[in-house]
Amino acid sequence: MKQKLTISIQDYLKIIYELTESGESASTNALAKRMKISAPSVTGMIQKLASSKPPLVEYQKHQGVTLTREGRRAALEVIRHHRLLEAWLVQTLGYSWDEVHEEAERLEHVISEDFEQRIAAAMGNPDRDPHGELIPTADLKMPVDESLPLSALRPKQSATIQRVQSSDTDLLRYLESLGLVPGAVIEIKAYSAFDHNLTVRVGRKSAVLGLNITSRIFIEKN
Amino acid sequence: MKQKLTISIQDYLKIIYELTESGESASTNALAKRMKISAPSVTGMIQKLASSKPPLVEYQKHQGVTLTREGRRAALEVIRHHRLLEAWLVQTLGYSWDEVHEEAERLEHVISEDFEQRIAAAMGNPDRDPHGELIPTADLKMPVDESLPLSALRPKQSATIQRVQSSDTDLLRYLESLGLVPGAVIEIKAYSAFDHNLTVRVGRKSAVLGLNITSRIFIEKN
DNA sequence: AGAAAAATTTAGGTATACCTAAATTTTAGG
DNA sequence: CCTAAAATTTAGGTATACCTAAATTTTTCT
Repeated sequence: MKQKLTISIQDYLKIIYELTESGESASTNALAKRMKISAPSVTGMIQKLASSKPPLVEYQKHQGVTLTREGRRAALEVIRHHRLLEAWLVQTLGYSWDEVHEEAERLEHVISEDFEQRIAAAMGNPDRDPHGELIPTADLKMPVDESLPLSALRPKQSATIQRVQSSDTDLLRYLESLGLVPGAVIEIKAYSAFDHNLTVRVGRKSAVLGLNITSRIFIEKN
Repeated sequence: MKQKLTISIQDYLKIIYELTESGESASTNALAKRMKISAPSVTGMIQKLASSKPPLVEYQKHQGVTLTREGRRAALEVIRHHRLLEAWLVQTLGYSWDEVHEEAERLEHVISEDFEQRIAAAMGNPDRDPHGELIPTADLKMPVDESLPLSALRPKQSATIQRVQSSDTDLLRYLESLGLVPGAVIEIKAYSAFDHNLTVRVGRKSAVLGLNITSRIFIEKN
């Protein structure tokens, strides 16, 4: 019979998806670090995921994991829940984009499909969450993302912010205070090759941003 | 240190409160039946609740349990979550009163205090859920309920329905179809001493209701 | 009162999902 | 290329919250 998707399993699948998506490999250590649990715990769980029927991940010892088709579907379901919830907390309860993550993190595992459909419909089936992240469709396809990291831009180039890949409250508040939110139009004023700092203009304000930030903001060139 | 209020513990406390409230004793068997788990599991858990610091229940072997002050506070917190959620699912997502229970049952354990406050405020701090059940206040006091079971009425008496104590989808749908919802004004047309059936008029319709139903509908006399 | 029935508890066991310590495998640097 | 460091896995253990079977206590009924 089918593996029960416990909250813990849902979390693993989601994180594996996110790591893979962002180009990193879903290694035991990467998962352990991201989930704040020990490496042996991760090994145990990925072995379980790999030997479940049907398998949710592809796994070869010492080589990390990739999601199977079933694993990916389950991951996208959780991610859809998470991102719809974030959008909805902002739109209907007045949460700000730095407050939604934690709440969505807990709710994502317990809402019904009916609830998912109701909030999606109530919002007119949005395609992005408050951070600009794409929301998987109801049939669990992830829309193609065309954005580039802000760190790829150089002086004189202009772009529009598409999404901000962070759940760090302080960073999000800082970015919001600068106007660096999805939809904002920016222009690169300077680049420092030594530390990869970018000077970015938004409206009348300018800010110098380190790679730590510029690699988490995704844009499309204008 | 304080006992962590796991989902399981929250469920026990809630059920103990509800059983006690409705006059039944919170015995091992009653809990087991209501929670659909085995009696030995209940014994194990109530022993744990009784010996936690501070104790959440008062317990003497073979005598069932009652909530301590701390246990009652925790129970009321869960019940407040549950009832606010039910109200809110109806008011903002178009759920009907027979659909809300299951969803609220899962959400009640994971919402933050912030979320609780936001939905309460958004609804103008309602004092009743969609079934007419009283919602514990933000400082965790349960308002006093003055209602009587419908089963206590006799022919010629008239009353207003205050609350319907049920989460049974089919029953709730049936009652709604008859107009037997909170706020409805009813009049007793007949009583059968043999089976305790009551004939109840609501608007132009009349229905004959068994004790199973009349003991779960609570009214105030007009 | 005493025996049968019912309720409850004890004893012993399972699955999940963590943990640390130690062993092993892979990777990277001289 | 070979050894030290890093990554990963194995081994063995914990807490939570369930379970069944058997023992015990309480209640009920004649």
